[in-house]
Amino acid sequence: MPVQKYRSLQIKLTPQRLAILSYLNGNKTHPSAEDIYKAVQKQYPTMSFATVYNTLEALRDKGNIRELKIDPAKKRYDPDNTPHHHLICVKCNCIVDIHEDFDLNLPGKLTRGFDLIGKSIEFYGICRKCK
Amino acid sequence: MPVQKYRSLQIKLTPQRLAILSYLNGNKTHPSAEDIYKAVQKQYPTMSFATVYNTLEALRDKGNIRELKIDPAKKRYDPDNTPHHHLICVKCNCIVDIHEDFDLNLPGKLTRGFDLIGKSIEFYGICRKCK
DNA sequence: CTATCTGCAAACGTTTTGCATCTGT
DNA sequence: ACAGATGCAAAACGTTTGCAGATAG
Repeated sequence: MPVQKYRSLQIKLTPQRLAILSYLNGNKTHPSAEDIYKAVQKQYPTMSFATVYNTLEALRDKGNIRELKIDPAKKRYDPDNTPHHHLICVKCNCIVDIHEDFDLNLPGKLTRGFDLIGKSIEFYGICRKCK
Repeated sequence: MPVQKYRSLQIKLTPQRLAILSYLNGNKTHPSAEDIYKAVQKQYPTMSFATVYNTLEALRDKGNIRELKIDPAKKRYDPDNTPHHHLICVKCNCIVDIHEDFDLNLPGKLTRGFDLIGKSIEFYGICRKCK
């Protein structure tokens, strides 16, 4: 287990957290808290949701994962830090990453006094399975 | 009350629904179900959340309002039917409309077999009040 | 007249919290 | 040693549901 890799996160590395990090590492499925809980529970049957949420919150605050607001029923998490967008199926809610830079800028006169931080583009459609 | 205006919705126009429609009409605040409930409750103190949700669902299905997935804590509703995007404050979650057409297209080779339906762009920042 | 809507309360799924115990650093 | 994490259960929160009675069309 590449513990070193996670030292930079500056959070206590417990076995449960390492299991969560390992599950998230390279994961392209945009899992919910429950997905993560179920996966890690196989290895640590006494795991609690509190620990999952606690860890996800810490990782989010450290900028290590992104909290997606795409699914109205539950939060989903994206461990891919590189800038990218999403293509979402309106039927099954599956999410596919779009790694493409769209060179899109909000004209200065439309910023309404906001300090801009970033942008996010979602494309909606029906996936191959659902049609 | 311009009842005629709403006949095209093809839903039963009860007094409660007219109050909701009147609250939504021209509303730029992107209210939550609770915001709507509180507002209409002043006029109809016996109103229930079931009626609010029931009406919002009907309006959404008729294409009259959009359900926003911007706020992870609760659904918010947008009565503006014209195509537009949003600028969101990451601190107070306030939402401002951006009426600008960005001429953005997903290249065919990136559609991953999806039938495309639409797109949505969110800009994030900190609003004037919050800085 | 009757299909649909209302209001209430109970149920639901997700997320948060309090707290005693434990553990990484 | 101690700040901070864990596990458990209970609570909170927004939303949905079942149903009896009311009402728009």
